[in-house]
Amino acid sequence: MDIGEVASRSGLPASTLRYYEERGLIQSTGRHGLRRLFDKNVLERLALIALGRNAGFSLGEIAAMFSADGRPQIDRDQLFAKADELDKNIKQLVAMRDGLRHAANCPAPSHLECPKFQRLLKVAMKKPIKRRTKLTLKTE
Amino acid sequence: MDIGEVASRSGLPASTLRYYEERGLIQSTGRHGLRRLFDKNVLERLALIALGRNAGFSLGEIAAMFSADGRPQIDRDQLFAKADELDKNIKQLVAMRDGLRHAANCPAPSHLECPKFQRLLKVAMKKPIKRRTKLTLKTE
DNA sequence: AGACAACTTCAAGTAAACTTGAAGTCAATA
DNA sequence: TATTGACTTCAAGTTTACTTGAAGTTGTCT
Repeated sequence: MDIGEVASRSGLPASTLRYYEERGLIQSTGRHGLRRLFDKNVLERLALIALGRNAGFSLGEIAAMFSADGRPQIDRDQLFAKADELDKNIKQLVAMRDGLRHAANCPAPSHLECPKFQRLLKVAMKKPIKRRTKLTLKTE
Repeated sequence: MDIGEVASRSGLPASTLRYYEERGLIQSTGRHGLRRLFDKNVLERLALIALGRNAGFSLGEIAAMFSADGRPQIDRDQLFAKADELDKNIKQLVAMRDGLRHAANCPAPSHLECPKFQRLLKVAMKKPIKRRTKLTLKTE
């Protein structure tokens, strides 16, 4: 497969694939002239990367996971740790979601007057701050 | 309160508070000489901002929520929409968490051989890609 | 009064994860 | 064979949310 095919199959732009290769996250199996050739298992690898990203790993962390040999050899403790981290995150998000739903329904004149909302605020402030930014996806 | 007090009470560095003011997220109530003075309700506001951040809103979105009058007048539809969005996110994270736990326990030689893991991969690839980066917190 | 810690502004720097642009190469099609 | 569209590299730009540094000001304590 050439990069275009990987791109269309994975949904990732070619530039991202090149970038991932540069970062050591994927590798091309050779070249046809100048052009990279990819084995089809790169798609599985990309899925794995997507998984990692979704779980909150940085590209660096992900790269470290399967750097040595090539196939993912993630250490179990790290997985457990990440799972626990995710768990906390989930609890937070659930509180947040419920809070938002409540706020949307709450008859209090300002959300600030609502005790439930106030409790939510306390939770929010306690949290370790995580940055989350969104990709702006262009539909041009 | 001067900025130092807001900083220590909120846990946010003064630079962040200035930045938030510049972005219109908070406002100082006046100056004592050069120095900003903050009303203590700024803390509540900061909690609200933290809440928004945790819920995945960008600073711009948050600013828009209470730009008009000053007090948070978030439209209910937006809240519901965000709650739903969060909900999807949560489901995803739950799947991820379970997948990670499973992977950590799975006896399969490579996670890739494990059907559960493979299912997880499929989920991961379907997801809208969100960028999440972490604050590097310095413990100097 | 004088020192000093804490404030001020403003410009520039940082990190992550990509994207974009320019300039060039090339395999396949007409 | 000439064109073309898809690829190539490399450097530089983008976004978000801040942080850092320099240079200057000032309230407060002694």
